[in-house]
Amino acid sequence: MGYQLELRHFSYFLAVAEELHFRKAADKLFISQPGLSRQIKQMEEIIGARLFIRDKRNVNLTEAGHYLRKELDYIFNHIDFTVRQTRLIDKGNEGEIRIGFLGSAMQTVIPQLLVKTNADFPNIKYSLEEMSNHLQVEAIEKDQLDLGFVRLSRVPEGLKIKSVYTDTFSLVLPKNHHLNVNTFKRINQVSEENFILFSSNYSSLYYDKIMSICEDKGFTPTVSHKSVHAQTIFKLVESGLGVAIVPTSLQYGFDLGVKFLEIPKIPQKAVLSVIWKENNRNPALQKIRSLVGL
Amino acid sequence: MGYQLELRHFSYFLAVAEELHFRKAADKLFISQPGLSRQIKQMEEIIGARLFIRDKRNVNLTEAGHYLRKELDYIFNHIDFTVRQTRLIDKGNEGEIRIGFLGSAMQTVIPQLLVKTNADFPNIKYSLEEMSNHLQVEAIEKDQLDLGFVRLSRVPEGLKIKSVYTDTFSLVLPKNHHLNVNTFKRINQVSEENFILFSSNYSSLYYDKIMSICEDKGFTPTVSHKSVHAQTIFKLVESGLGVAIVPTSLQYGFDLGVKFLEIPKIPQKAVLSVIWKENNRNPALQKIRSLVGL
DNA sequence: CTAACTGATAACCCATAGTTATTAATTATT
DNA sequence: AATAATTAATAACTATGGGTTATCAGTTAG
Repeated sequence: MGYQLELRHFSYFLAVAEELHFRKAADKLFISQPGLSRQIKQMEEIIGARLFIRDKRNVNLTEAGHYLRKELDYIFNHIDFTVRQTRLIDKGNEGEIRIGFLGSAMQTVIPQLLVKTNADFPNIKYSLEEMSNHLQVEAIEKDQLDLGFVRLSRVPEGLKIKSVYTDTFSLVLPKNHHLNVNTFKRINQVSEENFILFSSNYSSLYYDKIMSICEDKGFTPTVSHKSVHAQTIFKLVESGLGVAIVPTSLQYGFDLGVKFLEIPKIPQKAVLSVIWKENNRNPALQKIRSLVGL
Repeated sequence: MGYQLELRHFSYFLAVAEELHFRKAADKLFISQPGLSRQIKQMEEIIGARLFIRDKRNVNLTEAGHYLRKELDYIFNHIDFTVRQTRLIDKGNEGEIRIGFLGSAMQTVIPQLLVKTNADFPNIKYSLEEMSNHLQVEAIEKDQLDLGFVRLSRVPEGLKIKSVYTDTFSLVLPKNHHLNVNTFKRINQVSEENFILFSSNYSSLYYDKIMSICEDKGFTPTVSHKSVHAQTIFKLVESGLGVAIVPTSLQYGFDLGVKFLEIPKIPQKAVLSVIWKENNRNPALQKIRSLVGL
């Protein structure tokens, strides 16, 4: 009474189920026959089901025993695999890297990163989630994320940052707007338009840069709408509700009725950086560090 | 050296993984802290992987530990179920099917399913539990559930989904409300009312659909109350605190002072789907698969 | 009707899970 | 700065129960 099932019971059971012979099974397990008999009996009591029919000379599985045998085969395999996998993860050969990113990173660096690391470590899995700068920093600090792709100039103590991609800014206009590649020379040609921008709490560095681009040219933009989704911004521009300024690489990957005009002769660049925790303990991350240059 | 992993190790590991505190975990297991420490250490040696990071004051799971925990949760559930199932088979029953469902499924498909399968397999037992979409998905992944009745458009890798019932939406009003079957023509007749809806974390697909119904007709509803229970929602409507939009079939099975008015001329439908695990090993489920059309 | 099998019982033994007592180290409190 | 209160790990001891040997009670050959 009050006993617990253990894996020992299961392997003894499988040995008997295989041999259908207590002494032979005991030999195979390198234990004595009475010990085996007692463990099987105990197992039947714990489960509350007869597993073998002993008709005085032969041993056979009951219906319940047949079912149990099939399941235990599966369970043992699953446990074996899990243990091996656990060891592999510990050694850093396999595992998962959790990545957060701003939408614009999806057009450029993330696919490159995945292709590159996948060649050398095909068994490393990735989980990808689009989130704001701020949430990424928080998630990395809480160890919910391994890498973040952000637009920030500084990060809190304990985190590291490294720029990975430098982009220009482009003006986004409705297809039918009068300005085009040839006539667009300076940003203050649109100083009277309404502006649609990414929310400042999605990426304040981006927001500040847009402001400085305009202020350098002597005007303060009227911001009529803000959004956290590039697609939304493009839709609003397409609908004629205003113009937008976004990193140039966002022009790929969307199929919308807007046109991109790179803004000439401005010093501001959209810098995308990767951030991570200094003492990150994810073994999978350690493996790809050198490849990514962290 | 030469030790074997036992289920004991696994349950001790799960307790520590849960508490992240050796003494508290030991208390929960009704054993002493040193005994627990030693078993965990032994377990780490057998597996050949560090499972916890002990930095002198805090205990945390390693990456490998996280993985192992998730798998052991599944393995324990599977063993528990297998043992219960073995006992049932021994007693001459065919087995048990565990079903999770959203409240609204109880009005339509679940009773039908039970009647249908009970005719052919009178010895199959059912356990039924009302739970949210999200919890059902989790429970199926962990092998705590065989079938789930949900309102979802997608399910994670490894699960299957099939729609089983398509319902219209109805407006729920207090009995004394001025609108009736004849005067109610368009949903924006109630655009100024407060809305009482199912919580979005109970069923986000439902929530989004209600929103789109309203937005299609040009208004954003003011949501004054949210609940996970249909009965609560009806009570609040009856009390004059607002109106609700729910799947039409919910009007059966409750006896409350509200009236249902089917919303005319909208494309949105309330789709109820059944979900299950691709490689579910419950033999009772295999028996009824053809009957249910999985 | 022995002889050779089978698995189940009984009584003993000893490996090891679990115990108590203590240590080493860190953090909180005064 | 000193003390108290934490934490997990070590060390040495205890005792549960898994494994042992010896034996029994049936069953089937020869």
